[in-house]
Amino acid sequence: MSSFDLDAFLPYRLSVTSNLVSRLFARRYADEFGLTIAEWRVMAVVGADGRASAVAVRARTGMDKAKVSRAVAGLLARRLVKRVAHRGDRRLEPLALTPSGRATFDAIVPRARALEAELADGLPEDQRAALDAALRHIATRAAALDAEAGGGPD
Amino acid sequence: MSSFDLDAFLPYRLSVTSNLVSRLFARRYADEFGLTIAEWRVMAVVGADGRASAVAVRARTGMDKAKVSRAVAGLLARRLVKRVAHRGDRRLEPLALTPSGRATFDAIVPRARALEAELADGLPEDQRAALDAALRHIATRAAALDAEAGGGPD
DNA sequence: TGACATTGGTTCCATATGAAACCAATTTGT
DNA sequence: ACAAATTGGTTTCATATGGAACCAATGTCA
Repeated sequence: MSSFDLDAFLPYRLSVTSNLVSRLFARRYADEFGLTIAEWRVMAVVGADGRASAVAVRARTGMDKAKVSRAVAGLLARRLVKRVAHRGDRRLEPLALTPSGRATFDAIVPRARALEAELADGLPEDQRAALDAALRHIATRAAALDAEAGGGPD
Repeated sequence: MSSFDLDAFLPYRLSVTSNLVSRLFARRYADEFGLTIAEWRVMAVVGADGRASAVAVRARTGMDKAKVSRAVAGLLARRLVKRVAHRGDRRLEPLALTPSGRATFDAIVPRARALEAELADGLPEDQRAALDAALRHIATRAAALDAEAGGGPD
């Protein structure tokens, strides 16, 4: 009976928590704005950076190529985002928010912040800070370990 | 330019980190033991509790019915797990590890712990503790908020 | 200036996923 | 005791996913 406490196992805690939070946000985004999580992520990067190519989105969110491509297609179809030509390198197809996309973005941000605040409600500030730092630390370590083992460039 | 810092947004940090960690573990489990994450989770619950029904697995892991059912089918096929009759309520089909399953479980546990340690390597102990507490807190809040809004019982 | 390797993106395909339909064993209400 | 509601699990079906093949535009280097 090699005792093993699943509840205390970090990867498990992480996954359970992340899934719960993702589901919660997915529902909200879908209900209130008709966006999938992937679409919102793309908008978030483009909105935050002002302009971003699919590569930038990929780098910041860890989403794979196909997923980004599909999310972008959806946003283009609804004209929340538009392509802006990149003179110099025609492979790059930088994206920018359309006015309508900007309006949606501006509407979502406060809602997202509010929901985030609700989640952290009651969490001591120092713990909140520690959480963020720890998540970054772990993400960095995981990326390193993954690259080290088979995890090729793509 | 309603500034919005995606990197500091908790749900995003959580998801990115969780995905990286999941990928890492998925690769390990697959490479070394031929198990999917879902299968390992089932084994973990059954192994930790000594005996568990699909309902128990669901409750502890948050996996949905179908996923549990499929993972169990896979484990049964490879005889890592067996059903034990539950006299009294024949709907319940409690599971237990077979000797071979127990051996696999005993082999995985130390590997999982080692990988977990590698992830936390360099993380100050108090931050590590805060991380765990904060994740629990957030998971509880998220579950509450989700149930509150549409998120029915199933 | 050509091959040849890279890089940004899209599409294809086989697999994974989860909501809902479904079946069987219990429980509840009358 | 029996119909109706519930609960544990499996299966179906439509959709999501991600790895790999693919196309186009650059970059590289002899």
